[in-house]
Amino acid sequence: MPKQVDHRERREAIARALWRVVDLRGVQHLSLREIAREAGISHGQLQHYFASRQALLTFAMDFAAEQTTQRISRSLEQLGDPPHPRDVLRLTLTEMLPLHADARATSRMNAAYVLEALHDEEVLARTRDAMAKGRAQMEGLIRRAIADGHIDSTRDPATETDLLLALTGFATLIELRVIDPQDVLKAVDQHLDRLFDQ
Amino acid sequence: MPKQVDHRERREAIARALWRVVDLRGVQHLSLREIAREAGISHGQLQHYFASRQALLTFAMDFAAEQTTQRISRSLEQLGDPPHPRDVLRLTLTEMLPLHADARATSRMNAAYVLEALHDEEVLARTRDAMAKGRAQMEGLIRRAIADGHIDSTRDPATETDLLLALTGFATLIELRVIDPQDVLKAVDQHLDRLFDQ
DNA sequence: GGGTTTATCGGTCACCTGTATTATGTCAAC
DNA sequence: GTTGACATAATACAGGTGACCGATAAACCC
Repeated sequence: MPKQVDHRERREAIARALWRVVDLRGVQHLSLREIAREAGISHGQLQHYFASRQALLTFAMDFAAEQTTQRISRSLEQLGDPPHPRDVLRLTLTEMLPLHADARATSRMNAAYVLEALHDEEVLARTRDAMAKGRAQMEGLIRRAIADGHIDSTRDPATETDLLLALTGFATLIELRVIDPQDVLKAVDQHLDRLFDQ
Repeated sequence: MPKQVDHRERREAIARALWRVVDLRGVQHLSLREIAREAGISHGQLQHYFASRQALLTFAMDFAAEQTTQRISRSLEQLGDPPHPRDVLRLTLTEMLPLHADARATSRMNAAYVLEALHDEEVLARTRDAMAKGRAQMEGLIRRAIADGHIDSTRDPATETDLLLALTGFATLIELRVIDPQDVLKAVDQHLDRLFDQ
């Protein structure tokens, strides 16, 4: 064989190319040939690393989620120890919104994947599980904040979690430039202000 | 000529077929042939009524918006006169969420159109304008509610409008069955309860 | 060094896409 | 009864799609 190649690294590079295509050209133009062109490799080579289109999509999605988690984790380390739950929630929420290039690409990937999930049972199960897990974590965080007296004990943890997750609806509004980023942050902060006893 | 045909009616029937395809089979399978099959007409006949794919998409989208508006208007009439602003907001919000068949179809149409808008300047402008107009209406409603003493006067109308619109983020969570409809309604009511002086 | 494995490339396959063209009805008006 | 606008259908076209295959070369193993 030619010089051994780091498979994982190569697959990640291809996934990044996929993100760029989604980001720059749109999901509707997401084809293997277009991705290969963007990655600077041949169509055949791409197929060597991914057996099927679906395999590539799944990998790119998992990789995106992984990267987002890492981004959040890194930012969390810069917070106090232990970090204030309000800051954790704010960070998590803002990292899920398309407020900077990386987040925008993964946000768009996500939207595309959700549309795919609506008519593919397997993709649906995967996405659903991932989201449910994220939701459970957030609810746990809120329950702890209540126990620690950061949040009024009359609040219902489940409902508060749902309301926070619903704020990801800002993504569409930002993308369409209906609301600009600073107003979004203002609204998010407002919501968090009311959640935590000021 | 052959029996004169109601062009508008025919176009609406085709648009409805398009919704069904989006709803049942997914945006990725949205082709002229598939729509024609769903509408029970020939491919050629479809082309007789819509000069291009883009023309059909735009019409279907406008028609969907129109139908949603009508649905909201009809429900509004069943409210008191004048209706309480809280009820108006609740109705508007819940009609935008995929909580019943009609709303689900238009919601999915919308998601697809937004993805299209991200890389098509003209579609972006259309969508943006429509959303901005809707947002302005909602903000006007909130300002009036403040003036009428229904909402605390210390609230910022713009921020409150943004927070309400963000709740459309529930759409994705409902579709992926991460949160079930009754919990969504609970959360929406909770949010409205806090907006209006209890 | 021969056999095996890996990497890369290019081409082919069958299929689907939106658009364009043409043919054939259908029916009202002149 | 001929004309002409409209309705419907069938087909062709040029391009793009993902899956698949074979060739070639390079590096590893025994």
